[in-house]
Order: sequence, then C-alpha cells, then structure tokens
Amino acid sequence: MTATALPLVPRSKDAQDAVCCAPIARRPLSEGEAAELAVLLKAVADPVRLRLLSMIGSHAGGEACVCDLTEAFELTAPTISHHLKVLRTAGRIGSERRGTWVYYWIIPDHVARLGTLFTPLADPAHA
Amino acid sequence: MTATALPLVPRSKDAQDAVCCAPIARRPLSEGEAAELAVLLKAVADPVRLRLLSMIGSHAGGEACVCDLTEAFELTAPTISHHLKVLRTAGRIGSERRGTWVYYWIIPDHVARLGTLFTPLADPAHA
DNA sequence: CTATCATTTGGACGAACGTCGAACCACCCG
DNA sequence: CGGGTGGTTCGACGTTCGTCCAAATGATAG
Repeated sequence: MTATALPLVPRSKDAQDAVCCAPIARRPLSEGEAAELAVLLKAVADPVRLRLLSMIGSHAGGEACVCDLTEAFELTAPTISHHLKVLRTAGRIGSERRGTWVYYWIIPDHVARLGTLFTPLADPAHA
Repeated sequence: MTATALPLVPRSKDAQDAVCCAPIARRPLSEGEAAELAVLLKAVADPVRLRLLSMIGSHAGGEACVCDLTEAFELTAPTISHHLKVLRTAGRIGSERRGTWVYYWIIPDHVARLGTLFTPLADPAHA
C-alpha cells in the first residue's frame, strides 16, 4: 500500500485555529497528498462499495463471503467482484480463499484513516 | 444459496464488536443511505477539490477568494469555478460576493460529518 | 479424471466526469 | 456611461467509471 505522507494529525501544529478544524483544514494539502487521498476516497465514493464495506464490516465474525454479498445486490457477480477488487486494491479490505468460498474482511486502520482527515480533534487526549 | 458465512476464527467478544467499529461498520447501510453518502464522498474524492477545500479551510480568516485559489493551480478559471460549484452544491462550502471578489469558506459541520462515518469509537464507553 | 460450482478476468458499451475555450454577468474605476 | 477586471455559465471533447456478457481459473465432489 502506498502510505507515504498522509497528513495524519500533526500533533505539534501551531495552527491559529488549532481547535476549529479537521486536519484537512489545518494546512493546505500538497499536490501529492491530495492525489493520494483522492484515490483513497474514490475507492469509497460509490454506493455499491459503500454498502459492501458496511456489510463486510458489520457481518458476524468480521468477515463475509462473496456469496453473501452478491445476493444483497441486484448486480451480476462480476460487477461485485470488480468493486471488491477496487476496495482491496485501495487497501480497505483483505481477502482469503478458504475452500469453496472467498472471504473478505475490513482493515480497520485504513478505514479509520479516512475519518481522521475530516474529524476535528476526536483525540481522546484532547476532548 | 444462503450460505451464512460462519466465523471460522473464534471470536469471543461480541460486545467489543459493537463498539469497535466505525459507524459504517456497525450495521449494513441501506441503499438510500449509501447513495446519499456516495454523493457526499464523490464531491470530495478529487485531488483538485481536496486541495481547494484544504486551502479554503486553512486560509487566514477562514475564507479565501477565488483569485487566491486559481493562482495555486495550473488550471483555467472555469475549471476551478466548476470544482467550487461542486463543493458548494454538496454543502461543503459557502460563498459570497463582496465587491470585486468572491469569497469562499468551509462549512465545518458538513466536513466533520464525513469523518464521523469512518472514525471508530467516538463514544466514551470504549477506550 | 471429469463434472460442477464459485469467483475472477477480459472485452465492450453507455454514462458520468474533468478539462478547456468562448461567451456571458457583476462590479469597480475613470 | 463605457472600459476593464474578476467569476461564472455554456457547449464540446477525451477520459474514466460502472455495468454487463462471455470465458477462464480455482477448488471440490463423485
């Protein structure tokens, strides 16, 4: 996965508005940062992928097999597989084949990373 | 076939699962919720709009005029205007014309709402 | 080994997106 | 009132994206 220089809440920021803003609003994003972030966000900015992510994450045991997911949509299996691949490539989910079925699970850190960008100081040490 | 994926990995902590995850991973999103969220995310899932949002939010006084924004990109004015319109339509930013220039500012609540989706444990029960 | 089921890959097509140039509106200044 | 600057809207073009169908791959059962 990429993960070069994501603006992950620089603790010692001398921001004039240290309280008001989400990390994204503390300092201007560089071109590279923005490009990388856009890729991450694009991977989630789709109704089907959003539901897939949600279904996988909320499924019992923390993982779901493709067979469960395909049923929930009125889409063909290749389409679902395509969306899963997008999420996997973006590092959002992991997958493993166990016998007949393929199981998918969420990688929480990567999902949470999105949140930290827009969340204004949800730091427990700060609240 | 309704092959409910059984948790092959033994999980003894159901209670934690209820709290561990981001809102998006607590329960499956409905089709409507996913569609609405996708629209919100799409508005931000673009490098230019990401930078615009970041530049506006981090600008002194909490607002920036288009003239400042346009200079920072190697894009034509119509393109910047287009992206600003997308952000405005999505409710991310507000705008006002004051004399010669048009100023833009961030609407923090809308931006923060994105974060809460992916941010785990915003509740004090955990941690 | 062959048959069969589950999932992924490849190709194709229509829709949506990002970008531009040109035309258009709003305001300031002589 | 007319000219000039700042921003937006409009129409068009090339690209990317989501979806499907058909076919290939992987794994299990008989």
